[in-house]
Amino acid sequence: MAQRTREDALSRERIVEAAVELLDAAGERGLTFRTLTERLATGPGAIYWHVANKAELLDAATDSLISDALAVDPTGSPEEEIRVLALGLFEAIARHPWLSTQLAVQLSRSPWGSVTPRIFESIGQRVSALGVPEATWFTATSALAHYIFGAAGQNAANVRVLDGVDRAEFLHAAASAWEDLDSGEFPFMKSIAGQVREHDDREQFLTGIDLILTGITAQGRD
Amino acid sequence: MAQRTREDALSRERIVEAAVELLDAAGERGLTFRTLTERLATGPGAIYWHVANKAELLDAATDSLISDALAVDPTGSPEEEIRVLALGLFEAIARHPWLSTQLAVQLSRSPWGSVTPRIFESIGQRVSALGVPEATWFTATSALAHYIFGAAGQNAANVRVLDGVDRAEFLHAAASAWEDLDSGEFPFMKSIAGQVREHDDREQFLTGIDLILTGITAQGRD
DNA sequence: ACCTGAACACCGTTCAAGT
DNA sequence: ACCTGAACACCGTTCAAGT
Repeated sequence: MAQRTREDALSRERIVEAAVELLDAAGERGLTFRTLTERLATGPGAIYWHVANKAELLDAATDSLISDALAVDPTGSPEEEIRVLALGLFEAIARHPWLSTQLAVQLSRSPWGSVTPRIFESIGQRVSALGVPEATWFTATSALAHYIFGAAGQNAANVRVLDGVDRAEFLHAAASAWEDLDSGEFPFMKSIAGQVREHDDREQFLTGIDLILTGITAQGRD
Repeated sequence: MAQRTREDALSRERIVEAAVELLDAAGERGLTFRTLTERLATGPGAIYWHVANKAELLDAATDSLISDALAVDPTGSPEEEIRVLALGLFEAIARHPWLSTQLAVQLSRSPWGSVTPRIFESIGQRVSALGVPEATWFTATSALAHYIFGAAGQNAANVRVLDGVDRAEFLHAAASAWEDLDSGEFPFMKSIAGQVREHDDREQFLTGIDLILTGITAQGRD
C-alpha cells in the first residue's frame, strides 16, 4: 500500500470519527475491526497503534458526544439550565441511539470512570444552585441523571423501531394493541394507551424533569 | 455419550438456570455456548433445540428474575408498595449485576417487549392508586422506573468493583480522591465527597424514591 | 514512529447424522 | 422428538516484518 500522505494520516481522532459514523449507520453491530479497517483503508495493527482495544474506542466515541451535550452556556436560572442540559443529552441519545447501551456498559465496567463524574458534576452544579440543603444534593442529582438516561434510552429505542415507519401510524397501532390487552393483567397499560397516541416525546420528557425538580424543591423545604 | 435419563434431561428451564449461574459467577463474559454446553454436558445443537439463540436465552434469564421481583403482595399503601417494589428490583440487580446491562440491551432491541410493559404495569398500578390526576400517571411511572433501574445499575456497578475489596476502605479512598480533585473542574463532586464516605446504599436509594413520590403528589396538586 | 497483513484463539450458529 | 459434534463464518487481538 502506498505511503500515507499528511492529509489521510491515521490519528486517534480520525479513528473515533469513523467509529461514530459506523455506529450511527448500523448500530453497535455495525462497528467491527473489519468494517473499520475497510473504511479507513488500513489494517487492524494500524488501529491498535492509536487505540488500546475496542472498549477504549467505544469509550472515546461516547466521551466525545457526551462532552458536546454537557457544554451548556450558563445563561439562565438553575432550573432552566437543567432543562437545557437534559434536553441536550436527550437529543444526543436520540441522534446516536447506541449511546444508550454504551453508557450502560461503560457504567458497569467502571462506575466512576470518566463519563459519570462529568455528568454528575454538570447536573450537580445546577442542583447546588437551587438553594436546597446540601444533604439532598446527591440524591437529587442522582434522580435527575438516572431519569435523563433512562427516558432518553427508552426514546432512542422507540426511534430505532420507528426507523422507516410512519410515526403516527405506529403509535396508533401500539396504542390500539394496548387497549386490546387483557384488562385483568394490564389494566394500567390499557388505561394510559390513549395518551400515547398523541404525546410529544420532548414535551413528555421535560414534564418528567419538572416533576423531579418539584420533588427536589418540595423535599428541600421540610 | 450415554442416553439421558429422565432426571438429567435437558429443558428450557434447566438451560436458563445454568445460564443464570454462569452469569452470576463470571458476568456476561462468563456465559458462552462453550461454557454452557460444558456445564450441561451436551453439545450446542441440544441447546438450540430448546432455545432460538443467545439473545432469547438472555431474555429468558432476565425475565425470570424480574418476574420474581415484581411479585409484591398487596398489603400496604400505594407508597409503601412502591418502596417494596423498588427495593426488590434494587436488590435483584445487586445480586445479579449483569441484569442492569441486560435490561438496557433488551430495551434497545425491543422497547415495548416483554419486560418493560410488566415493570410499567406493576409500578403504574400503584401510581394510579395515589390519587393524582390520570394525565400525570405515565410521566410519574416513567420517572420512578428510570430512577429505579439507573440507581440500581449504578449500585450494581459499585458492588462489582467492591467484589473482594473492603467497602469502607474503598469508599474512604474514593471520597478522598474526589476531595483532591481540581476544585475548578469538579467543585460539585468535591463538595459531596464527604457524604459518600458513610452513606447506606439502600437508604440513599429509597430517599430518591421518596423525592420522586413527593414530586408526583406535589405536581398532582396544582 | 507508524503501518501492513497474515495468523490465532474464540465466539455464535448450522446441520447432517444419529437414537 | 431430541440430541451429537464437526464444521462454518466471523470476531477481537497479536506480532513479526516492513518503511
